[in-house]
Amino acid sequence: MDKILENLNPEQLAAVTLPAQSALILAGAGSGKTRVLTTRIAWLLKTGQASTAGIMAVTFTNKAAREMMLRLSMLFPVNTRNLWVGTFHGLCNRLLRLHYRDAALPQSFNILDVQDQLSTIKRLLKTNNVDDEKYPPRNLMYFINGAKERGLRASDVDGQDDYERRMVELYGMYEEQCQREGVVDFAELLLRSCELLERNQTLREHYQERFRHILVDEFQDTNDLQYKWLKLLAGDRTAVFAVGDDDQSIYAFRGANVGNMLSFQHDFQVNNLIRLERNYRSYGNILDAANTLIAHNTHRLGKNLHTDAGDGEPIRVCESPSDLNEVQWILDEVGHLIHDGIPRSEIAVLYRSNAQSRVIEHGLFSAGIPYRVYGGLRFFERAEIKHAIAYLQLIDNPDNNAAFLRVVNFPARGIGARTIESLQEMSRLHDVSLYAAIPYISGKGGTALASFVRIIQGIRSEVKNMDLPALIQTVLDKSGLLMYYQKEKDGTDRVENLGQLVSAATQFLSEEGFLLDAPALVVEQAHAQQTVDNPLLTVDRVIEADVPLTMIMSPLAAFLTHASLEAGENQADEGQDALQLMTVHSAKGLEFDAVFITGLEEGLFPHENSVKENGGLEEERRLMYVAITRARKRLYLSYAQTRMLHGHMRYNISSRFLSELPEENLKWLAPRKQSVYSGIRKEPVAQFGQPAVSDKPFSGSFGKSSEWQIGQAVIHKKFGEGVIVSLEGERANIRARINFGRFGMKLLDLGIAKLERVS
DNA sequence: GACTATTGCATTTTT
DNA sequence: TGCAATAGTC
Repeated sequence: MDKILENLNPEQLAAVTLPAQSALILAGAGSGKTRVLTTRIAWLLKTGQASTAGIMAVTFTNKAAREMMLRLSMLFPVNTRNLWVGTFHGLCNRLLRLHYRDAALPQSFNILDVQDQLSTIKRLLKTNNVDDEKYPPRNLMYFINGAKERGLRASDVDGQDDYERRMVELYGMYEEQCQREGVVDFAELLLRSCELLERNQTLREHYQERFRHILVDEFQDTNDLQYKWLKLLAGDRTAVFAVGDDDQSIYAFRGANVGNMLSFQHDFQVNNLIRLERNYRSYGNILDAANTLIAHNTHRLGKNLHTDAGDGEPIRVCESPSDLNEVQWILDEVGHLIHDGIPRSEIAVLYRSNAQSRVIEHGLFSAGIPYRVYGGLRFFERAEIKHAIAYLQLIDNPDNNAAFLRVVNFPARGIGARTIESLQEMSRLHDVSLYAAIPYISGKGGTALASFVRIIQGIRSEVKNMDLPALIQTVLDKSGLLMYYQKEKDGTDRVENLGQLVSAATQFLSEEGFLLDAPALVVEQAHAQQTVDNPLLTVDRVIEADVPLTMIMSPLAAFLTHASLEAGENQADEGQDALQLMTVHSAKGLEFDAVFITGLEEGLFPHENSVKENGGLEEERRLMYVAITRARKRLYLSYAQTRMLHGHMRYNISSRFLSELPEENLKWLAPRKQSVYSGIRKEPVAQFGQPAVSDKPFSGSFGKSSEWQIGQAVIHKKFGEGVIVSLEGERANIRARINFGRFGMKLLDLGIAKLERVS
């Protein structure tokens, strides 16, 4: 048998060697999905069933795309040049750069990230005197993105009422503004590509002919627009190899549609559905728990993970009186794990929402345990980097008003709101960009603006023959950005980051295989000959010339694309061996020797907002499933009876997900009775059965005489388990507000309701 | 135009 | 509780 097929299990082998037809691979957590994907590509190439140019592989993250490339090149020597592996957005960008004319875009269109999009919308509302209280920019953004993700232009949306009709109108104005300024947002990359393929038969057929195999990773996370894009690219003849796991679909709130897995089987006439259920990651107890939990969901495609690894340790469950005690317990257990030789970087503490990390961080910090929190500001999202990028964008595309407004007066150069207003007036009047409207401004503002133009023009002429890192360095110097941050007292980090931008460019060039004196000219000529009638001229020339994408753009444009599509590392500095802290969402795709899932409380996990949403509970359960399946050897679950959240004490009952796990795989640990570590809170901590001093209702008149206390766990015949959150009223008619978790908050008269106390 | 006070807001977020 | 964004002041 072929060497690359060695050591595949029968299901993996079957998947890898499927005939050239569309197939759905249901790949469970830890079942070797990436291996199957990469081996499939290697197998197709090695057996001569496809050429590198004939394969496209789509992922959701740049990290996954890189990983795929890396593992592929280890399996099989490939020329990655004309292999289309990338994210949906990255590949769309590629299409649009190649066919910018047919897509009606300027050659150097810039890509808006979420921040840019929001400020673009804010600006739109402002210039059109729209009340941003009535139409919050954020809502409008969701509205626009939602429509785009369903494939709808403003002209396709029917507003149901006046309010919505106005939103549609604003959506239309936003479209026009972006078009004028030569910018596209993330959703636009997809939508524009779809429209390009839909309208242009020659182009569509060309790509359908070219890509005989399209492989899609994390298929359960595709939204409707991405699905449509795949359909357009695939046509009737392309074999789409979709790999996904419906049980790990946790991005419905962002438009992901698990239903695409069903549609896919139908629309692509899938005869081959292969389940990868053998798990190579976790021990039996962990898998049993995961299987049992997810079985509570309905409408699954169905799957059960199994392993040969044995049961392993039981899952440890801890009930703590408070969030502080929970942290203390984690600290204790982490100590044991480290003592057992597990590296800190192999221990993850997961939580449902970011707000929960604070207490954990504080505890780890006090205990002197190094940790790393995922999910902070990413490199390209930092203000100083965005400023530098804006200058670069302006060099690349002076019509980019968003970039212009960001830096026209940063560092401050005496261009105030009045000047900008008159500039906007002129821009409207003469139908040109803000930058192009500068000559129309006279007076003091005009002088200041003219000096800005001199800076930009100066940079432009100076950098003409420079390589990218030198270009960026020049921008940092000449824009005054570097000097600004050098003068600022807390600017050291920012200066350092700006320096890193230059290094990032150097790295980018080497990684992207830039050949600075390569056939850019060929491409330029091809573009010159490209016509609407013959859009393929460029494509063919580019493919034949074996030109990487970076060749059809200037190095600067390519770097800007990179900056927009890849926000950079999403974690604190690497290096030392540190505990990993992150939300369950960001843990997807990762694995650790030991995993703590914290805050397993009704209202937190499952989150109260999700429970109210249609299908929300099932998504929360999948989230829990993802969390559990991250663990290789040890799994720890915990919840706290009281938790400080948003400045208020919350009394929660344990998560229903805990009760959905099989008892035989769990080992309940005795709760720690007293908080050993102090210093976080000045006030005494609410202990079980004891009220927090800060809680007002308790200090009322009935306090001493009452047999009921805040925090008391109770059982109600109908509502089940609950916790007393507050008490009100006098003696005979005391009423209690009780949190019954899934039944919600109930106000019960304690004289009437029959409640049983739970210790 | 920079600094300060106030207000409102708090689920998750691959690009 | 803690922040981020905004309005208001010098």
